[in-house]
Amino acid sequence: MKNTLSIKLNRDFRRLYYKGGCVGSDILVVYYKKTSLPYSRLGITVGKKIGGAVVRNRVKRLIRESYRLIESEISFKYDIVVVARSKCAEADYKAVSGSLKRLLKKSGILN
RNA sequence: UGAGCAAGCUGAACGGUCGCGGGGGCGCUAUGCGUCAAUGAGGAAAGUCCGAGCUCCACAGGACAGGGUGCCGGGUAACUCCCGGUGAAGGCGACUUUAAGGAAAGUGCAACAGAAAUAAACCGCCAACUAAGGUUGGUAAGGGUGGAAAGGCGGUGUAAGAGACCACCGCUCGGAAGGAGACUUCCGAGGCUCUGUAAACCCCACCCGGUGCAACAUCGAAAGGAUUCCGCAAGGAGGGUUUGUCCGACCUAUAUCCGAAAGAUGGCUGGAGCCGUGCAGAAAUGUACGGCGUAGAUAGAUGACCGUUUUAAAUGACAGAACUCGGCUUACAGGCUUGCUCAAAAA
RNA sequence: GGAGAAAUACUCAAGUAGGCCGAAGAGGCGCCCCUGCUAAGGGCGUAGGUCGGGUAACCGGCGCGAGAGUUCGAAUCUCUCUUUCUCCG
Repeated sequence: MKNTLSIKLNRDFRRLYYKGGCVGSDILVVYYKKTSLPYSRLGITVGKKIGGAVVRNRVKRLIRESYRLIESEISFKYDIVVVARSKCAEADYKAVSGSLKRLLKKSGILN
């Protein structure tokens, strides 16, 4: 599967918040759960508190790019939701990418 | 040189590697996959404050209610917009601002203060009477209150005063000239009778039907619901649809209609379009010719890394299309151009 | 994306045909009664934010989301902006 599939339904997000594992840093929070589907899925949540449409779009793109580059290293199939915290508005690509990689290692998704 | 005013433009460019959206070409085992070269957020995309297109409701009709606009002329599809002018206010000036009709059509309101607020005598001034205290009358020049005090200022006049009278200014009316008009200028007359507020009700003139692409149409369509009464019929009652209300209009018996959540397709981008040149016009703008093809997503596509150039700075201000246009308003790092004003200095 | 509503003290709020309005009322707060003590209950009462002045009592200015405007005067009328909430498939 070439393209990254995204989580779209509200009930999928709710299930992850309720049942999934959770790790966090000062700019990101990651919820994750193993899935029976034959592929991994990514959901991104950027709340309105973080900024206007321009800032939110930028944060989403940074997270998506970071995930794209490390997606192939994930061995099992997971549902992953990345939530941006308010400090993320000022973060650059390196901070987001490093933070995401550390969190995925911490949760055991990434070796 | 300094300070400032006005108008307008701009809001980095190019290349490489990986990646994304929709469309196109080509290939293949063809509702898919691969590949190729293009293309892919703004001046405000924002706020949703106006005006339209377009959609459905009747082809958008009538009355009332409600709302909007408000000096004049022009522009525009239209406008609460734009351009030019008039008046008023502010600034030494360039220039800026201006919801700018009517207060002798009517109603309301004007707290407190003050003697008195649309109507006048508290103090004062003057006269008469009185032994005096004071009483009666005249008077709006002076005092004080107030946002506003009975046209202003100077003189004549008078017991003291007063448009009572006079000059100038203001106001109203009439006439003449100029102008397309708002209005301006001049002349004459009149009486100072007439406070403010219409972003209070209101009057006058003009305009506005509702609904907003989450509209709407088509496909699909479960549970369930509707299709009433009188009459042979015409029609009537009742019910339903449309608007804030009423009228009016339309629908109302055998197979059609309605129908939650969730979904697919269309609507969805070629349009009052953009660029250049000429012509008309004082300008907004109009018009002729030539050229261009310039996002269309549906949880929502532009990112990461590197290099080069321009630059004071490129790690970049405000900021992300959601049916589409025309405006307005608000936010904004800076940079550039043009015209003009004041001050100082020099000539 | 579109349509609409609201903002007043620490909280909930009344006040909107402009003027004795800076704030009614309630919660809250303080004091008293009741009790051995507390809670509950009852009674009474004040100030309210901020800036300045004053030893203090108190006095003055600005404050009804923010900024302009109309008016002699604005919580109230008009415009612009901010924030919050609701509805529309």
